[in-house]
Amino acid sequence: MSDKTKTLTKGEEDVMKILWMLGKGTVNDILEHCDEPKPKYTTVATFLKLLEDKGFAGHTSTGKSNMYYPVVEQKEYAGSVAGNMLDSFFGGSLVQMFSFFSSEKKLSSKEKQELLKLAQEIIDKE
Amino acid sequence: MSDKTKTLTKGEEDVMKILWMLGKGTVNDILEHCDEPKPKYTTVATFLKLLEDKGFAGHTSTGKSNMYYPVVEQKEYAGSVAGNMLDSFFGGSLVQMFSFFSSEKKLSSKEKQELLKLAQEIIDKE
DNA sequence: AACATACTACTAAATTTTTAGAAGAGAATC
DNA sequence: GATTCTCTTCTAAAAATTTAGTAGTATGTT
Repeated sequence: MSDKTKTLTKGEEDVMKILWMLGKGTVNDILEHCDEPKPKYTTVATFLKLLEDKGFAGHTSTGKSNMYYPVVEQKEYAGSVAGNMLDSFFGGSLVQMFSFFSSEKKLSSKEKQELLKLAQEIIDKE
Repeated sequence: MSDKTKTLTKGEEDVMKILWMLGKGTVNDILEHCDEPKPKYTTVATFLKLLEDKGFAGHTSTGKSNMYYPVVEQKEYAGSVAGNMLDSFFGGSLVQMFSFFSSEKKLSSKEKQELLKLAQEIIDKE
């Protein structure tokens, strides 16, 4: 049942992130949002092809150009990536990971409040 | 000041994880802990060389064989990897990430308690 | 010391990933 | 409707990563 979400290479992931951000887009739409130095049009097109092959994206060819869209949700992929990291580096323990981050990053007092509220909610939703 | 920790490739990371786990070890020590199908001795040796080049590992050549050890701490690397993920997928918001994980993973009531305690500590440490 | 064994360093082949050119198809312009 | 422009698809070159062979050196053994 657990989704064996395929992993993406760095390049594929970069393009996919833009697609997630835009919700949908043509090759040119995605190209616009690429960091400098911008890749060539065909490079982006290739990555979209690879993403389709891997089942991460799809497209409709409405009129002139292809409109690409995400098939795998960003949340699903994030969950997979984050889950791997959780297992690899924090022995699968959320509390351990939270603890690590809390000491690493400085939290604003607003964030602290939100965090406490969140913790309460988790407890209450028993 | 922010540590520009170089990133590791998948293969390098696999070897590095074993080195972190062992604390130190020879090529053979690491080889023993590799997953099946085990790579060749020289493959592991190459990765250790690459890790040294990147500044992640070092070695002393005491007597017969080289003894390798981590130079970069696992926590440091984990922080870097996790920080990237945090920015990429959760807009840099810890609360958002915590929230995501809490709903994804089922937490035992013990974990929930620990989490609440952690949140309290974070708040208190003002 | 001569021989066998184990390890390292160097080199390069195999594979994967990234990049992009070229050919052709469809739309827009003149 | 011919020409030009844009886009897609196919193909392959370039670069990065992974894998491992070979040669040489050090260690241990008899």
